[in-house]
Amino acid sequence: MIRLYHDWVPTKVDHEERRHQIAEAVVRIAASRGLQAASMREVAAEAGVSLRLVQYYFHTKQELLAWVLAYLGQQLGRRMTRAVAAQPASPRTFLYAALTALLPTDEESRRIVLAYAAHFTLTLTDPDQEPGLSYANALRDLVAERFGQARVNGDPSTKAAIALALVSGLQLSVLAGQHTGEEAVALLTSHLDEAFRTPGAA
Amino acid sequence: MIRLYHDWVPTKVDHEERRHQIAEAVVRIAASRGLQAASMREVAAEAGVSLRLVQYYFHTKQELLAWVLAYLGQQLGRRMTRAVAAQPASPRTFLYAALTALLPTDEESRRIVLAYAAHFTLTLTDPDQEPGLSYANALRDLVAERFGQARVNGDPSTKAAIALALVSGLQLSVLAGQHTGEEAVALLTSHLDEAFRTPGAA
DNA sequence: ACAGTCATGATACGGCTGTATCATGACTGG
DNA sequence: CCAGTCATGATACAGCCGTATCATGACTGT
Repeated sequence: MIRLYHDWVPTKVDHEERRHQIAEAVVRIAASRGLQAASMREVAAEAGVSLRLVQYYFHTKQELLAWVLAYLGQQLGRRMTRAVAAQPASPRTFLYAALTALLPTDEESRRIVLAYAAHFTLTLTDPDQEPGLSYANALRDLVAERFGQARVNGDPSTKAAIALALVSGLQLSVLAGQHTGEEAVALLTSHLDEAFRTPGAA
Repeated sequence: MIRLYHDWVPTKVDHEERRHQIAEAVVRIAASRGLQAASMREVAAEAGVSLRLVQYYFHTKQELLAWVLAYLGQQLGRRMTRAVAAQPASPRTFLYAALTALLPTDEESRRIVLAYAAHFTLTLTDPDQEPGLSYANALRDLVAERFGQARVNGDPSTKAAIALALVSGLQLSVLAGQHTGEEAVALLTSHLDEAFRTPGAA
């Protein structure tokens, strides 16, 4: 007889944690050898599990990659939140902390941003690229709000878009080895200094 | 008997033009379906030639991709040069024209920048990523020189690095559909306006 | 006219890919 | 204690990948 109401407690292993573990393996591979090297078998080996396990928790590769993308976004978000929480709530210090947190300054952030960049490039040509957009727009609005709270002249929304695009560019320049993380932070600071300087305007 | 001095005129077909034709096929594929879809067979089909031909002109896939990368850089350079040549030599108009030319504003530039981005991401994790760097540094020096010629306050080199990182970020934001090409141009203009505004400084 | 190289075609090969199938312990509720 | 689901392992399969090989016209300098 078929159980129509099986209220199953996952028991045994924590699926979320396993997925987390496998996703971390994907990130490590993507950051070291590139996302194109992240085959199902490689991921399984890197995570120390069998191929079947990866298939079990993520039925298809697309599903795995989507989960990894969400995982990366969440990691970046946590990073930003933590950096912001340690700062006073002044709009200027908030923006400095929040945007700096997005730069690849240490090994962990470098891995995250690198994997994110690889994934981002893939989504540019796949016909289902929207998901990252809402996140980006929310971030833009958040930054714009703070720019508005500060009394900068000019459109806060414009300033926010510029600052975020600059952060993206700085991320890439660090990943490419053109700047160090510290240099990128310095450049971002320089830009924010100029953006916040209100020159004799009315 | 072996000819030690065969001064062979390639005759028949122009190798350079064939390579150009095949490289264009790679760019089209990369821009529409992603660089990972650019297999040798797909490239051959897109270029309307046989697989053997692609192998003939580029012995290996690495060689093909390297050639495509150079081709893209050259295309971007030509684009910038042309835009600059049409402008008066004022440092400000020069920078506006040069940097705007790098943004994906029409279909051609969109294809080029998209393919370039895909290739760039690949080089981030491959152990031979330097080639693009010298080009980037040369560009940075060029922009810094113009910033120096204009009488902006602050370090010209810093301003140049910021402007170029901003351009990279704007490129990506357009490719991701976050901004239109026109919006990106407006944002870049806004930034340059602010960078060139010399506020009551000595 | 002939030998040699260029240019191109057809096809084969081993390897890796994502996914599916079969099997089997481990633990569950009834 | 037994039937069923969970969780995991081993392995198979079809397809595409990059590359290599064999073959063959077309044209060359001598």
